[in-house]
Amino acid sequence: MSGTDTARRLVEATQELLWERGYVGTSPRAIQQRAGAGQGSMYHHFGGKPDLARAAVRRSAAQVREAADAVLAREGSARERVRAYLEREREVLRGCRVGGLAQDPDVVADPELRAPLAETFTWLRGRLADVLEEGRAGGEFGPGLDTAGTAAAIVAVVQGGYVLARSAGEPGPFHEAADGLLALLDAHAARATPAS
Amino acid sequence: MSGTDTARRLVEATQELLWERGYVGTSPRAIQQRAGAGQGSMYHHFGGKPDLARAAVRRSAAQVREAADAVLAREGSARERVRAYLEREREVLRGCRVGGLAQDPDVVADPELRAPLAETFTWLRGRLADVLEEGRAGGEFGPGLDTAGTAAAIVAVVQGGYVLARSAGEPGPFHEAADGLLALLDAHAARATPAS
DNA sequence: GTCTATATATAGATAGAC
DNA sequence: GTCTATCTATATATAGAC
Repeated sequence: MSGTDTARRLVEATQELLWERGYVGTSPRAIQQRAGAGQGSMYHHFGGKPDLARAAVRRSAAQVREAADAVLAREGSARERVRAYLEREREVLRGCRVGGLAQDPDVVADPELRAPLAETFTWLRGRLADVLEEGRAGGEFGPGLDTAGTAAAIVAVVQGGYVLARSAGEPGPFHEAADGLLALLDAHAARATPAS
Repeated sequence: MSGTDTARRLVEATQELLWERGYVGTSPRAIQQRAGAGQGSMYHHFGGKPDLARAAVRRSAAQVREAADAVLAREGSARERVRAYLEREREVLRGCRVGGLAQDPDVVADPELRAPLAETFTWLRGRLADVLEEGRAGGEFGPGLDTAGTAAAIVAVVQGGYVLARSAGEPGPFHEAADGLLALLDAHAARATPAS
C-alpha cells in the first residue's frame, strides 16, 4: 500500500505545483521533492510529467466542481446562492486551480489536459444557469433574464477577477467586479419586484 | 542605427513570445531566433531576460491601453461604446497580451514586471467608469448604476472570457459572457427609459 | 555592435542494481 | 517499488575576438 500512497502524494504535489507555477513551470524534480519521492518512484508510477499532469488536472477539476456545487446546492434564493458563490472565493491572489491552466499553451494544445478545463466550465455555467432559471421561475427575476448568458458572465467575472487581483497585487479588484455584477443582477430583480 | 533596429526587433520578438508562451516559457534563445539576432547582440542591448521582458511588457501594456482608448473615445452612447469595447476583441483564443501574464508567478513577484499590468487595468477600469458616468449623467442609465463596480465587471468579463474560450478551445464562451453582461446592463437602461 | 566559444545548472528521462 | 548512475538537450549567461 506504500506504493499507492506514494502515487497519491505525487499527484497532490503536482496539483499544488500546477496551481502555483503552471505546467511549463513545474519540473519533475520539484514534484519529487514536494512529494518526498525519488525519481525511480515517480517514473515507476507514472509515464512522465504529462501523465502525472493529466491525473493532477482531472483531480483538481473534480475538486473545483465539488466545491462549487456545495455552495450552489445550499438553501436560499437564487440571488443569495449566486452571491454566496461569488463571495465564497478565498485566497484570491492564488487564482483558480483550473482556470489558471488555460493560459498555458502546452495545456490547451493537449486534448487530454484541456478536457477537464472545458468540462469544468461547461458544467459550472450549466449549474449556474439552472439556479438562475429556478429564480426566474419563482418570480425572483424578470422573465427577460438571459440565464445562460448571465451564468457565463458570472463565471467569467470570477476568472477575470483573479486576473485583476493578481495584476493589482491585492484582492480588491476581484470583489469590486463581483459586487458590480451582483448589483447589475439586482436591477433585474428590482424589475420583477419593484421597490416599495 | 542598425543597433537601434536590432533592439526594437528584440523587444517585439519578446512581446510576441510573452503573449504566446508566457514569461517562464520564453527563452533567450527563442527571442534571438525570432528577432534574427545573435546572442552577443542581445546581451549587448539588454541585461538579460528580465530586462528585455520589462521593456516588452511596458510596450504591450501601452499598446493595449491605446487600442482600448481608440474604441472608447468613439462617438455614440455609453452603452454603444461599451458594446464596441466588448465586441472589439479579436483572436479570442490568443488571450490578452497583458492579462495573460498575471498568471505567471515570476511576473507578479517582480514589481517592475507587474506594474504595467496594474496600471493598465486601473486605467481601463477608470476609463470605462467615466464612459458609464457620462451615460448616467445623460439619463441613459438609472441613477443607481454603480459605475465603478460595473466597469470592474466589464474588464473582468473580458479577461475571464478569454479563460473560458481557451478552456473550451473555441471563442463562443467569450461572446456568451460578453452578451450576458450587456443584457444585464440593458436592464439598467430599461429602468431609466421604460419600454413603450 | 556582433560573433563564437565556453560554462554551470536544470529539464526530463532511461538503465539497471537492489 | 525504490534507488543511484547516467544521458542528451536546453536555459541563461559570461568572455573575449573581430
